[in-house]
Amino acid sequence: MPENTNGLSRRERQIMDFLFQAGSASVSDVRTHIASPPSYSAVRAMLRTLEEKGHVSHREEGRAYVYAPTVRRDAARKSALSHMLKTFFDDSTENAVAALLDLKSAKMDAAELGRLEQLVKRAKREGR
Amino acid sequence: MPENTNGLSRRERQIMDFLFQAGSASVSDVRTHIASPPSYSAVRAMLRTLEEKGHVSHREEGRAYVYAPTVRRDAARKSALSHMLKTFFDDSTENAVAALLDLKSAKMDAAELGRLEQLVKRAKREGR
DNA sequence: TAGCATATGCTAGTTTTCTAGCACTAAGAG
DNA sequence: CTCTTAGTGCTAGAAAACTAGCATATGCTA
Repeated sequence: MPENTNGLSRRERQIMDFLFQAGSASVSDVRTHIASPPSYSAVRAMLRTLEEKGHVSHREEGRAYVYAPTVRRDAARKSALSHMLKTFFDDSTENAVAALLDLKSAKMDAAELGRLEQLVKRAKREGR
Repeated sequence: MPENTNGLSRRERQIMDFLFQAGSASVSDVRTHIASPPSYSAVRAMLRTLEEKGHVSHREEGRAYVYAPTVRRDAARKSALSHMLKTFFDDSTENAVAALLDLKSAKMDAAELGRLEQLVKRAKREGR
């Protein structure tokens, strides 16, 4: 049972998600962007523990700290994707892509769909 | 800032994920399938609070309780997908599909990729 | 210079999550 | 019938998560 579980609390997860989304952020960035934000102090404390656990690192920028995830985004992506695949799509890429298209198709233009088609074709060629 | 946040604790999230994966499960099912499982009692307690919060419901099956998510899987999928899209893929379906293909392409056969291609083509037709 | 705004470090406290354990019940085996 | 093996309900306590607030430093503005 490898399974990472990630070990993050609700709020920590929330903050990490925002950091992945934003790339990096200061305490107040975090605070102004997450839902029902806790106090400034609380956010600071959580970033501190996240740093202790090794999930983020900070650099000083001016007088403020700017935090960023230590894990590269594409690595985090992969593990998040494969977890999601397993949880909601019976590990089937096909199902996942179908849901993805369903979710967004209205907002996708022909050009994007065309690129998607190329993507699949390329995978086919390479998979040979 | 609507943002659902889901409000689940780490363990609750873990259990819910398994329930979505499995469809429904008894206490011991849950316990034998999740990583570093807590005690039987602990799992029961958490299922109970999940039920209080309205995330699962149970039915009796023989003498045991079998729990299932109250939200339909495809609804949960949608919200999980769109969250993931936003968090890791700049809200770009294209990026997500690319990562998905990258993650699994080695394990996908030509038939599956063919179906995927059809899927995209259909979206293109319909999106007109 | 004084005052304000915005940082951090630290600490103490509350609340929620997580856990174990006891009491009890029902079913099956011997 | 008695013992063992799952189950449940409930409760109390430990651990982790979450929060507020004070002390302090720095830059800006009047």
